Amino acid sequence: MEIPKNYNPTEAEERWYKHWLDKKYFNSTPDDREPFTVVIPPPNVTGVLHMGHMLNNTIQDVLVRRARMQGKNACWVPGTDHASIATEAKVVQKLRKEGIKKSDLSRDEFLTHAWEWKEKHGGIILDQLKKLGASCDWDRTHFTMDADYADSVIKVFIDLYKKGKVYRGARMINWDPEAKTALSDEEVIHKEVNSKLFYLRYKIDGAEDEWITIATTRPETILGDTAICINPNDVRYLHLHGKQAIVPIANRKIPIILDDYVDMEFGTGCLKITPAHDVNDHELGKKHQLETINILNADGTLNENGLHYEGMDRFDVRKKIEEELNDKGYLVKVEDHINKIGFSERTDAIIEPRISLQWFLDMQQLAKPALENVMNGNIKFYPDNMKNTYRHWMENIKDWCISRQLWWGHRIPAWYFGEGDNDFVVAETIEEALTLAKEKSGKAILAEDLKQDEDVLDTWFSSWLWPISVFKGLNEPNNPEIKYYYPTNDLVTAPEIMFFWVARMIMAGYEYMDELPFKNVYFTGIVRDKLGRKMSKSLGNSPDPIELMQKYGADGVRVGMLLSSPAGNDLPFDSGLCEQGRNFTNKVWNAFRLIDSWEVNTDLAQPKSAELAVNWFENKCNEAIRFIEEQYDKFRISDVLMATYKLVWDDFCSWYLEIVKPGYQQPIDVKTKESTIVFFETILKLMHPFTPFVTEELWHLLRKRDDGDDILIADFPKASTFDKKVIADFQLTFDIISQIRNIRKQQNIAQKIKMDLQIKKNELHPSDLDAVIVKMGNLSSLQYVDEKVPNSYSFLINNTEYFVPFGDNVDLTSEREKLQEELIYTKGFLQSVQKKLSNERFVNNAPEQVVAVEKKKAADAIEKISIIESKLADLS
RNA sequence: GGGCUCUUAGCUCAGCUGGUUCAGAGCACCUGCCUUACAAGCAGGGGGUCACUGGUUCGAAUCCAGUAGGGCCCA
Repeated sequence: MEIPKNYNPTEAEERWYKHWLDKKYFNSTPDDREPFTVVIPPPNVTGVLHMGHMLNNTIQDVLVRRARMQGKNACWVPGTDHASIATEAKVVQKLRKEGIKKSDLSRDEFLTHAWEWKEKHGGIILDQLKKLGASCDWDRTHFTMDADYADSVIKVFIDLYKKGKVYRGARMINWDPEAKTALSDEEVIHKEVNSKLFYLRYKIDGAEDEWITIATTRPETILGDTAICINPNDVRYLHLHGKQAIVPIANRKIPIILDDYVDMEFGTGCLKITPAHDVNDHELGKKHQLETINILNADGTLNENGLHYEGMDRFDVRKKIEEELNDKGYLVKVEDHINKIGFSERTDAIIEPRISLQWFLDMQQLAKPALENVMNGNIKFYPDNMKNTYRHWMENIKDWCISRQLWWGHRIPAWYFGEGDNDFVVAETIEEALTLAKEKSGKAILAEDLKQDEDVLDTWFSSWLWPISVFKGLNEPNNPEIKYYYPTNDLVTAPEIMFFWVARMIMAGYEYMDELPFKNVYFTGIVRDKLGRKMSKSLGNSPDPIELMQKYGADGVRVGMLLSSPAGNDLPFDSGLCEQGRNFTNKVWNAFRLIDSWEVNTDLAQPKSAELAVNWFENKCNEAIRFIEEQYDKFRISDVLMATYKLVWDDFCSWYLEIVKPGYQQPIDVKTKESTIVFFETILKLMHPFTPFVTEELWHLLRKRDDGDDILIADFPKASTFDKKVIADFQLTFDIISQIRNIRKQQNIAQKIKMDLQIKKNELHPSDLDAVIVKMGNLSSLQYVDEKVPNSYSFLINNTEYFVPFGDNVDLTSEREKLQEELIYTKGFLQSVQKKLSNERFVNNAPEQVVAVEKKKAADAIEKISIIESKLADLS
């Protein structure tokens, strides 16, 4: 069979993925083996695969595939998240294009559209992950709104309500006037913007021409002012204590109150208080029992309290009211000002602080074990320093606003039976609610009198149960699956959702399972473009992952993603990395072509050089595997990859294969061929987690395999002991060979021309490896001499002198220059060592070993200098 | 403004408890090679006052303090 020069991934990838699925290799059921569980961070149903997913899922797949090969029962649970706000926004948008307004639809009608949309788009990312090679147990695919999953979300809500942790209350919340919903603090992005600071003067009540000037960035909110506040220590305003001011335009009298909250330096030192529209003002309002005047509607337009501005958008009002204030003489001046403003993560609308009745979750108790078990290392973070950020947040945790004014999501199981703030019950079904409502009200209430809360729960209130609910841990506690798979092993996710998701999963874990949800959390970096910008669809700076995989192969892209991506570090993406990945797969492909081309001749004895190389690679490989094991333990995935890469490319291809390679069209002996195949199998296994497709393809091309003998389930190599001496001696040998190549290069001696090598013996020269030097150096002879060899090029390794007698073309000048340079360097080196040794404090204070090493260095350098000097004398 | 974190070759990063196994790796770059496994390759090479300043020490990329500049989180 003709094997092409270049590996073509497209066909092989499709074929092997299908094979793996057919064999049900990704499927897991509980058994006697040790479980290895990973739950996927469920992507939004709105999304398409982006580079962040690629990175994140490649890492998970690497961990899962390795665990599977280690004989563990690997279970990677995939799924998607319903993403209330994002999805609802998409559906609304789509309907709008079709000329349908959400407000024209009933809740059920809208949800029908939403589900249709989800069915159509919701699985896109998961399908794309298959192209990447993700070895998820697809039969376990979950969705956060599956009936069973939703059930567990509602159960948890009710349970926390019964525990008194979920409560309903009026709070200042972040309001997204575009989506018309509350947002949690984490969904608000603060950005610095250029705005203006308006200086407005309020007339003092009862005085003829006395004014107080305040500074505000939001002049339109004066209509909601209910006080002016000054610092009691501010001597400038002592005369205003106890007086009242008159709000411009509204002409209301408001008190001037005192509170040292006010920053005397900012603006004029006078603060207007609008309790309905500012978080801090709200607190002050409560403290001083101020009236609260709400001037805004849910959509950001002004309500009847906005007087003649009623119905106008808040930003239009800002412009108009500036004019009016100016015309009427209230506007003192306007300054440019930079301040931070909150924007909705989803709609980018400017957040409006708003008082509203929402559902909250008391976080104080939940946070305790979640903080403790991360800080004490029961749950490990990679990189470890993420713990600091985590602690800071957990120690300052605030109650979680869990209601959203949306339809798409888990509807809050609260049922209202009256108009009062407390006229509600929380129950799983309407029947149950009815019973409870009758009890609570003491009245005969009918089912039709009950009205379920219109709002849904925050998306994260469902995804925080992910590691539990995908195994039905809440609906069927102690079922065999949850007992077997929980706690899960590794969670791979982005640092951005440490609080949204990771922290809350830990809380849910301890609250409901009394146990951590995962043992390790690996935080990936953010994939950025060359300019350092986060890759995003809106910027259009993200390559299409599918196209990348078509161009470089899934394996190539996987390698590219991981090449320079230590945990937590951002990844400045460059398609050059994928190219490097593809080159790597191609390198292995060609190594196979070479091995495959060797005809075996059973009469041939194994050459000495091959025997040595086999022994060396055996040791070298174990050394690498040991290192790889250590790096995996530390989750240093890119270091694992680099170690694998170098073992394959440098050690196996560049050295081992070149040593054992028979002459062109020459046969090879059985022993060497068989050893080489075994080595190649080991290498493929080490590579498999990174490059699953090409390794499976080569695994099968390499030998005829029985059905079911696939690399995916082969044993992952384990390190056995290795001899460091063998490895060191070979390194020396390679250095000698490099020097010989150097001479060829400098003297323009072709590789084909054989050369002689003479060695002035020194016990440091590993003479048992001479066969390797002869082969790799293409030597006609290798001899030992007692005296230095005149008329030869020479080099020095470990103070052993090596000589290559001159051929026809001799360049003494360059040879002399080379030696001069070496001499100068060595003398300088000796000087620095001697300086150290002549320092009494060093000799007296440094550990004996360190001093001994320095003495040895000095002695070696002296010897080296004399050798070089005598060589120079010979050349002149 | 508060907290955390970072600054090492052109780029991306390693360098644990201070001592040539400490100045490294991969890529990029330069110079030779179309040497029949691989030009998606082979062989060789150049390149860094380890951000700056001071301190501790016999000895600092490594420990301490400050300065400058990035990043993240929170207000």
